[in-house]
Amino acid sequence: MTVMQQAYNVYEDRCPTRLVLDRLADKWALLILDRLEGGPVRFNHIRRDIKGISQKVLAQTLRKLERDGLISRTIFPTVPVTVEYALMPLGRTLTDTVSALAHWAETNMDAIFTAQRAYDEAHSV
Amino acid sequence: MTVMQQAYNVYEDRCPTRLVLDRLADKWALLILDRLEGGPVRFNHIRRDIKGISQKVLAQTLRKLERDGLISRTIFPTVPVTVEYALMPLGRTLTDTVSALAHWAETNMDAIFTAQRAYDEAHSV
DNA sequence: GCTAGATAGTTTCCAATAGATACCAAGGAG
DNA sequence: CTCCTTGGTATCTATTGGAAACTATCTAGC
Repeated sequence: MTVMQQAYNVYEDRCPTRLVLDRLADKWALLILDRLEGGPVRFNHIRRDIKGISQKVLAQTLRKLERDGLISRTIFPTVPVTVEYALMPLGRTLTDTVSALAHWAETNMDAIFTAQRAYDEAHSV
Repeated sequence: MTVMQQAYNVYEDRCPTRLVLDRLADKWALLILDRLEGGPVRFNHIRRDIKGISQKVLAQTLRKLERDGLISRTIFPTVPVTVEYALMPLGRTLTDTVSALAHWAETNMDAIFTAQRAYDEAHSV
């Protein structure tokens, strides 16, 4: 089923679906959602697991996902303070699709790299 | 099936799957792939359909998708010249997942906007 | 002939974003 | 007293994104 057959047209500017898709189409958000699938995780734990993400971007992305109601943020008054992030029911309905995208990437990366080499060779000469 | 159970770990920096996921996690790329599902489309046709995309970003994104082997670019020596973009078989294997993401966005956007209002109210006071 | 319009881009400039790094407060361990 | 942890924020710079103008080629209209 394509999007055009729906009540909303995702190709339209100002389409609310676009606002949601813009948010979802973010590599860090997808990786974080996938990482949370196994259960609640702390801030620095995510930071250490997802190599290459900066503290600033991790904090920003977690805030956005929390605002969207996809994940929850729970503070435990330990010393030092512990903050746990977990998937909300709404976020859980998304993880199948996110995993499917990650799985597609892994399955097809060799074909993509082959295509890239062919393209570069054809366009360098 | 989570990514962690695969041979590659998508959370690792330098993981080839991450390179592919980074490319896919782009709102314009996803919209273009979805738009091409119905058959070949010309440059300016895509530009007019996908409201808000600039010529520069459309050209860049199409080039990347072509380099990845997801879409084809065919030039017809008409006057003025016609350039048609179409899904390659590799790109076609991806459209189900892309459509699923767009469909999820549309189904759940009301829940997300409700969550956003609740978050903003709780954090503005 | 001159101008307008279509094709598919490239170029230029500025604003917004991403990344790296440093810093903060509150303690516990040594 | 100093270093380590927690979960961030502040600052600065590099990269990217978006808006607009410019390119080239040919057709149609006046």
